[in-house]
Amino acid sequence: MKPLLKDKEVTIYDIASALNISIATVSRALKDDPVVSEPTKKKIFDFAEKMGYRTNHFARNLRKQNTHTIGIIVHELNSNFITSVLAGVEKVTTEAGYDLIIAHSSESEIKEIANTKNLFDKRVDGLIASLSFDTNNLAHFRRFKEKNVPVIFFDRVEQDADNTVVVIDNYNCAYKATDHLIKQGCKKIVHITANLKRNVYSERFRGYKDALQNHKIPFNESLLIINDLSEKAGIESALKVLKMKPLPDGAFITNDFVAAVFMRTIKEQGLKVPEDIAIVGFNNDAICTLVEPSLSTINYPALTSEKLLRAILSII
Amino acid sequence: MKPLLKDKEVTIYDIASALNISIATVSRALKDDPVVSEPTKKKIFDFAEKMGYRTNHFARNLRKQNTHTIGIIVHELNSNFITSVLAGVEKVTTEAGYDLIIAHSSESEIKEIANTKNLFDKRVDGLIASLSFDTNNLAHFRRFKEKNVPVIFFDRVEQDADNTVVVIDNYNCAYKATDHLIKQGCKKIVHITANLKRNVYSERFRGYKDALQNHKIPFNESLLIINDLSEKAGIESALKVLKMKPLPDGAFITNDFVAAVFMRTIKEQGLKVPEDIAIVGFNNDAICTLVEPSLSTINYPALTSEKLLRAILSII
DNA sequence: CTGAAAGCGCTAACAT
DNA sequence: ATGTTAGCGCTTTCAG
Repeated sequence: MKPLLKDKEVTIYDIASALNISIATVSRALKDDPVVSEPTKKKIFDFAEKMGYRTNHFARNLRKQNTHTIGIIVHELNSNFITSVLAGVEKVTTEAGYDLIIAHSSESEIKEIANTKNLFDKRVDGLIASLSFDTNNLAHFRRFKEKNVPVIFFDRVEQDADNTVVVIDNYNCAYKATDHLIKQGCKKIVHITANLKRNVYSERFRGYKDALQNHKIPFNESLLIINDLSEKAGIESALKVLKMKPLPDGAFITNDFVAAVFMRTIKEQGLKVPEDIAIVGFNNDAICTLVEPSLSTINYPALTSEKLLRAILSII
Repeated sequence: MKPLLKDKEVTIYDIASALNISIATVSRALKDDPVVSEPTKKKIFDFAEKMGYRTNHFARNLRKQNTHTIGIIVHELNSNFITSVLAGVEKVTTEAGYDLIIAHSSESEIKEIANTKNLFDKRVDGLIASLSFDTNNLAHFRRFKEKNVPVIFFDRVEQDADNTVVVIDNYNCAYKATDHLIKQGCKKIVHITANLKRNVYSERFRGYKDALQNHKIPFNESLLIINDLSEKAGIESALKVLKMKPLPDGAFITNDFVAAVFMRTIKEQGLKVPEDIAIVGFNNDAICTLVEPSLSTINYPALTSEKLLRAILSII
């Protein structure tokens, strides 16, 4: 690390002595404390401005014992859903004068634990998190509770504990998606999704099953394909489906990107979409209108963002 | 804001008095200073662990006068390019023990200025930035220079000033892309791009023009279409192209998403790709292999990330 | 309305 | 190898 040789900073002491007043008054004025007289305030503001004064957040936080920082742990950085949530969260926290530290777990519990530890040591005033695929328990979030640091889980959550949780109605969305396929005439619908340990996927699975049941279509275990939502997994799932006989005539896929990969793959093998297999995705990613034919999908991000933002505002 | 009622934190004073040693020794031990004897060190580590001690970064930074924080300002959050850069930067900074504050300008100079101001007040030890579309001058970055805070520009940069700059060879990439189209037999190639004020687009434009010239194809002003890389702009550009007669037979588009929208639009109007119009994009977004036909593109993100990471390591 | 003074938790001389 | 001590810049009683 190089020594940076930064110039000396202006402090409230400099302002105070230059203006022949006490540091206490300067401190109050800078906070716009109504107890300070307008003339003094103006003098102080002007001088601070002129000298390029900036508050030292470290001194302030050390004294005030809070960090004015919110941490957010996301499972990935590469989806429309996550970036729109991030953009919204950043806006809300910034407007409230909070810093945001963004961490991502890359779908790994190990990294998620490291992230929580790091953010804990940074003493965030609040934490927002979406769980990774393979997170098995929430022990690493316990320390926040112990210190009364509020935690909000969103999207990938653990419902059973007494956590603040922001989710959309995954069950209902999935029900509608499946119902839509059935009403198009589909009789044999595959469900391609991810680890059912995670609420979002188990709920969607429930919705899928119930929609089938209500239309008197028996659920068939072999039509449930679980993968990790990668491109490779999308291709493999498609190849698996292609081997089924008779071929399914519908697919409800819980991720738009995978749905697009799936579609490409089956088209390469000569199938027609939606004539041979109709497809519904999930997330409303930009990709949906760019592939051919365009993909039906569930508008997910907007719903989450709005609820999440309200939840954040309530903790800061 | 709610009072959070956090529990009392363990400090080095607590450890010192419990163990009957001085705070100086505790402080040294916690830094793993070799001057402290192994037995004392162990005693201190164990006790700190047991008590749930965590360093107070505010006290430390206040004392050491640096923040161990890097700021990054990106022009948007929604591209493969940006997220892969972000992921890389986060990895490097975290490994070096630095915090990362991510800000985004949403392609607006106003927001970019606000971001620089904010990060400046947060006293980042270094700044990384990619300029917004409509940034006109770099005055708002000057204050960092004045305080000797290193600034690295990447991707969208201003070449003329004496800035540290990380860019790929946009000229060359564009040259090759255009050359590729020409070698496919294209004679009339449109170039769809963004504000030429930004280096990335002006350089690519240069590459496009030079490739034409070297193949003795005269550059035609009307084939240059400048927009803001939005979906709407992609559609409008396509409609504009469709009105040209004779129709162009090639398109070099500096953004994969816009290229995909462009392709969709002209296909909707009955054109064939690449028979009627061949298309080359830029960025290597996932979308390229999902649209039909798949899009030729320039692999951009990887190049930038690698160079950028080296540059970051050199400033922290 | 303003000032004096204590102290937030840590680091780094400077002793010993 | 360990201890003492003086701040870093700010907020906040408590006193005028």
